[in-house]
Amino acid sequence: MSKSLIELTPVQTVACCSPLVQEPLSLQQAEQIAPLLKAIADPVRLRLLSLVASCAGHEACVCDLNDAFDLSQPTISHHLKVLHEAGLLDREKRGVWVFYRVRSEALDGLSTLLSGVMA
Amino acid sequence: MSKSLIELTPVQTVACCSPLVQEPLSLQQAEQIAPLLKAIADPVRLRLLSLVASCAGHEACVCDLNDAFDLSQPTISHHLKVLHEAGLLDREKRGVWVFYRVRSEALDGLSTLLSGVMA
DNA sequence: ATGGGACATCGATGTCTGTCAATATTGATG
DNA sequence: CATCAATATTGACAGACATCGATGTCCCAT
Repeated sequence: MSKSLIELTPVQTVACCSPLVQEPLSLQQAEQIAPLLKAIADPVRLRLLSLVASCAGHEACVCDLNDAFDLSQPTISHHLKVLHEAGLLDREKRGVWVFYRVRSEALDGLSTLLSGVMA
Repeated sequence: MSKSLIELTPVQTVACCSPLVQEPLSLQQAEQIAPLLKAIADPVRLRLLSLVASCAGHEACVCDLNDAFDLSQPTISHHLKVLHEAGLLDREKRGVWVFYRVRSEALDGLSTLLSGVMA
């Protein structure tokens, strides 16, 4: 953590953070990273993310995702939007369909942040 | 993930999960793990956790934690309780003071869960 | 152009959550 | 025992959030 936090997205912030066990987070860092964690701190979004992540190319079409849940289409759309706006999923329209792809950097950043002493 | 989910705590569940990119989470897994993520998905709790984690022995006294925030004592107490009940912090009373210690297994489990393809 | 299918947005609603002031509890000390 | 200091609990309240039905938008096929 040397660069200024100004203008950094949450994903960029988390990408340059040391693991929690090494150095306490600043107020600004914490406020940037928390939304990212909040995005995955929901059972539906966790499953959405893991579903997309385990598809070929780490991407999936919304229609397939809808079918995997017992929730209304607007609700799934809402959760996908949350994941997208957090920077965890990329969004791409192909004809009538919309595909979401996992942004691995974001996931890796969070993973490193939480990695412990054993690492 | 071979053992039954019955009787497993969230921390135990997360400890035996493959990374998100390898296998989609089941409904039950997601519902067990989400509370753990929810616990750290708050700027105050993130800072609390990182503060405790970066102390000697990965433990800290509540009195020191209170001083580090511009929040009321009950609020800090509340957040520590959330982290404790999620299984992320151990609690130990020593005389008048209470110490919280990081449960590294929990953090490591989450880290593995989020670890990506690059890992 | 028109109709239909895929997805997003909107508005409403019930629930959850972060915060505080007040109060309770617990343990050390005089 | 009385008191004080450290921490937890309670109750209240405002703001955030998950969900849904209804509706809007975009794109393709006929």
